Amino acid sequence: MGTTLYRRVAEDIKAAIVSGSYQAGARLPSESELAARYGASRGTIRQAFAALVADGVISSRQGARRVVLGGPRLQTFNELVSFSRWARAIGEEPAGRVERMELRAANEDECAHLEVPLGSRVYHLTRVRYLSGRPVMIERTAYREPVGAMVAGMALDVVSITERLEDLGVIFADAEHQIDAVAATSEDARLLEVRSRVPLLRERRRTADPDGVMLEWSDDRYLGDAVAFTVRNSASVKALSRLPSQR
Amino acid sequence: MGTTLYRRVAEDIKAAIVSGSYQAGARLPSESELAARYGASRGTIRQAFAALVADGVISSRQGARRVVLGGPRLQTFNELVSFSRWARAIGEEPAGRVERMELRAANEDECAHLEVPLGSRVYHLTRVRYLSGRPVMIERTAYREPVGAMVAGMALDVVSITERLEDLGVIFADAEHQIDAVAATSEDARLLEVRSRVPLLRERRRTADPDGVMLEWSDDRYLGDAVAFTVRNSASVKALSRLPSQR
DNA sequence: TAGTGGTCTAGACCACCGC
DNA sequence: CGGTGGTCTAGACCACTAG
Repeated sequence: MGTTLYRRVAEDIKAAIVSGSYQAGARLPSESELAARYGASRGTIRQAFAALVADGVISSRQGARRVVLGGPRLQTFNELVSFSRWARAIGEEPAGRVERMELRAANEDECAHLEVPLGSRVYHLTRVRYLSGRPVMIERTAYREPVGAMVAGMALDVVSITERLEDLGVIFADAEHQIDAVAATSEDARLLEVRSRVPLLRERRRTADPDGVMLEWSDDRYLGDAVAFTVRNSASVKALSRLPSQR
Repeated sequence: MGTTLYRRVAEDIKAAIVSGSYQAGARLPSESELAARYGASRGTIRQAFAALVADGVISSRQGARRVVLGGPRLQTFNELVSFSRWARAIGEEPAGRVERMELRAANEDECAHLEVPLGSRVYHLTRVRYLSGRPVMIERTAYREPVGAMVAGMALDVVSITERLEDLGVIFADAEHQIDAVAATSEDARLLEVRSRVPLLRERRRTADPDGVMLEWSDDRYLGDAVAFTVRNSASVKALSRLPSQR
């Protein structure tokens, strides 16, 4: 088999949901029925269902058939970490203009978030990102070494730094996003070509590799009327938290 | 056993992480070692690890020991759906003041989100929520029948509607949150006691029962400097999406 | 190359749901 | 009550990591 069996089962079910064969609220086939249909054991079918539950596509309760949840419009992890990949996925043309680029000592905040010693040097980048020619976001990103050195070696006009890093063997595996609302500073307003104090959606993100080593720490500010985030969660998937702001 | 074995294993590991026995980046014991320690089969231990991966506490890759990720600051699903429960969990005193309360025909937006026919009646509630006496959020919630009728029957000064509904047998199982930034309208500003056009963090939330039936649709607006949301995700947990705003 | 996690099987018993 | 999902076992083989 080219891929694994349980992934194939999960993909089949997801495809059937997207195609409309199972509407929201519909009850899915039982484990034993699918096991017979695929010639697989019950455990393999359960693994497929578990993947769909984790993605928020279906819900599951003891004794009752599994049920299709509302509109699944999920993105892959890669689309979430890379602005460029996301833009292309929604049919827009991504672009970036470098505003500032520097190798300097990390400030206290950056050291804490990147989990590096005080005084470490980090590579810092400020870019304005565009969707089909319109400025929608400012990213201010600090890269930890040795990733910073790779970024420094890239041409200034590279559109997707994330994709280039992946080509170089850097693996982004886990991210923590903190989302709140702020008023545009005068610099924000100038870069986004809007008035000062306009509401911006701020996403502060830490991305780690599979060993939990922090790779980047970014402060991204989106125009409030350009972008929204959606989160799915349930009793079994605890991905979201609400925090009192401590600033 | 009072609870299930795999949950106990998962709780033990999580407790060891929280207590500092395993720092961020530390490598956890192998499956076979834990299986021997608990007298359990390998499958049970894997189930425990899978729960921790779903919660974003650890990461897992073939061939290598599992690794502890950065600080786990997760909330239960219930704390996320109920403002009151969340407030108490962070040591603040929750309160609510009802601004408006009405039973009326749902508008187009509400029908779409609650998945009820056009013209259905919904119960609509506007409340200002306080943390230790300070106004921090406005909630504008539409409840679908028959939940609406239960809400209508409650005393006006009930602090936690969600908890009262749970007492009445309503199960909140799955939620979809859409998060963006907006400027305070004049009504928003009056209710939150701030100036007009101040940046607010808006959370629009649909909550469903275990069968996927929508129960409530809410537009919650937080003071930008009072609250933030955090999301954890990874290649295996796809809970977050970024959307172009369509308004 | 030895150890580890990823996948899969073929059973078993129980708790819960819906008819 | 029968069907269903939740839990658990005891094996097996493979792909990958790390020393």
